[in-house]
Order: sequence, then structure tokens, then C-alpha cells
Amino acid sequence: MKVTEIRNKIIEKGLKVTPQRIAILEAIIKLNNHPTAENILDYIRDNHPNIATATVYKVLDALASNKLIKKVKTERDVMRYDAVMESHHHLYCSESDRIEDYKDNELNELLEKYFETKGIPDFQIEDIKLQIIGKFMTNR
Amino acid sequence: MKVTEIRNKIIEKGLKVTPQRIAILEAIIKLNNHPTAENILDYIRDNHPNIATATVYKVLDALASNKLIKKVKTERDVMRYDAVMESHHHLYCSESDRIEDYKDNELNELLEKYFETKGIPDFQIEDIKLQIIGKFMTNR
DNA sequence: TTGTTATATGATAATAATTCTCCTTTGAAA
DNA sequence: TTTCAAAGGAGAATTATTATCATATAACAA
Repeated sequence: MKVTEIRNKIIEKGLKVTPQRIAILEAIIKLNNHPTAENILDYIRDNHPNIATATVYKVLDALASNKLIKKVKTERDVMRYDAVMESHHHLYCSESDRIEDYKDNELNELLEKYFETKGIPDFQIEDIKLQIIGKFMTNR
Repeated sequence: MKVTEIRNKIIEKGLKVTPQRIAILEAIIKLNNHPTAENILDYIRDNHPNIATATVYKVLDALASNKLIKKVKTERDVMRYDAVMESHHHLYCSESDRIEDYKDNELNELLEKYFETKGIPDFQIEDIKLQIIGKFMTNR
């Protein structure tokens, strides 16, 4: 993803384009491993040695509330961030902090069809996310 | 659930039975709304005015690691606790903090069958939890 | 019942991620 | 270039949770 594309994403949302915002969004996209705020800070400190911690959080909030990134919460209590905005599920390692995206349209259709006919009493479904817990058979 | 039953649950796990543990486990069962540590404290303070906050957390940890309760993590960052130990899913209100259990064996079987045949490359599934986000059509 | 000991509790300090405050800087529209 | 709302920086504050450690108590045995 080129910087121009990232700039455009930010402009499309009516946000001001700042070096910090570009760096942070770029970091989340490049890292592609659901980084924490700290991971992001470490990554961008090379090129932005003066960025403030609070700025990172503020930018992450701004990006998340403008749907440029998603917040991902885990069992342990650090927020993690994801730049993949298509609806998708997550694979959680039961032994480490590793999290991977899991996209499966066949599954989405299956679930959609299932709940369409069955439904849930007194509940209007907006989104379904699977947390698939287990063990990765490969190291990343 | 009678106190004797709660005592037995604790004894079965080889834990010492203390008034604090009974009160906390009882509170989670009675409240039945995935309370936070604070909710639990408020609830039991009537009968246990001197219980320490740290004790509540320690008891919650002890109960969770002995599989008498489950920790439930939400988008906001307070841990919540659940005494329903059968594998089940959760309905999350997109507008409030309400969380309800969702049990559906038909769905579990469907998912099991789906992943049994399809599988996930390089991943060994241990458990699948659905986060179903939407709106409740009733107030509790 | 009493004594013993490992374990649990209570009080309070510490921690760590995140948020707030407030002042300065900057992007972008005119 | 000017203007000014919005964004960033620095560091204090907040808040849920954990750690520490002295005291109390459950469970077991005598």
C-alpha cells in the first residue's frame, strides 16, 4: 500500500492528513499482526522519534471511529488494532498472543442462512464474529 | 442454587471453602448478567461489608483457573464473569453493556461438522465462540 | 477440641494501559 | 499568506487489576 493510497483513505473520511496519522495507519497495515499501541510506537519511532504516546492513542481512536481500523480485544488486556476492515473472524492461539485473520465466505453464508431461518428470539443480529481458539501448526 | 451446592463445587476443585468464595460464586450465579468485579462487590457488600477489593479479584482468579467461572472480555475494558460453564456463545448489545448467553446445540453441531470436513490449514481447533452483536428487542 | 500449618484474606501500595489537560503547532480552506 | 479549527506533545491523572506482606482462618490431625 503506497502512502498516496493511505493519504486518500484518510482524506475520504474527512480527516486531516498528518504525518503521524499516515505513519500509524501504514504501520498497522505493514505489521499485519494485530499490533498493540506499543508495537506501533516501536515500529514508527525510527522515523518519528518524537511522537507522543498519547498521540498514538488519539490517532488510533480517530482511525477506529472513522472505520479505517478495528479494535481487537483479547483475553489479556491490551487493545490490538487491525487494518483489515472486511468482516472476518479471528484465530487465537491458546498458548501465545498470536492472532490471525480468518476469512471464509462459505462460512459467512452458512451462518447467514442458518440465522435467517432460525433467528434469535427478541434479538436483531447485526454482525457475527467467530473467535476460533486453538493451536497453530506453523510458526510465523 | 443452594449454598451447600456451591460449597460442594468449591470442595470438588480441592479449594478451601471460605465465606468470601461462597459469596462471590453465589453472586455471579444469582446476578446472572456477567457482572464485573465491581458489580460483585456491590452485591456482596451487604452481607460482607469488610471484604477487600483485592480479595474479590483473587477469588475470581481462583474460581476461573479452577473452571468454576469464566472470564468474559468485552470491547470496553472491564473484565466480566460468567458462572455458566457449558460451552456457549454470547449476544452483545451494540448500544449498551448488556451481554446474554446464547446456547444452541444445533449451531454447535453445524459448526463442528463444517470445520470437520473443511478444517483450517495449519490450525488445530480447540473451541469456537461466537460473538453475536446486535440489538435486544426487550429490556431485561 | 485443640494445635498446626498451609492457604486465604485485608489493607494498601504498585502497576500498566489508556485517557485527560492544556498549551503549542499545523493542515488546509479562504 | 492568513486564519483557526483540529491535531500533536508532554506529562499528570485515571482506573482496573496485581503485588506485597502481615494477619487470620480453614482443614486436617492428634
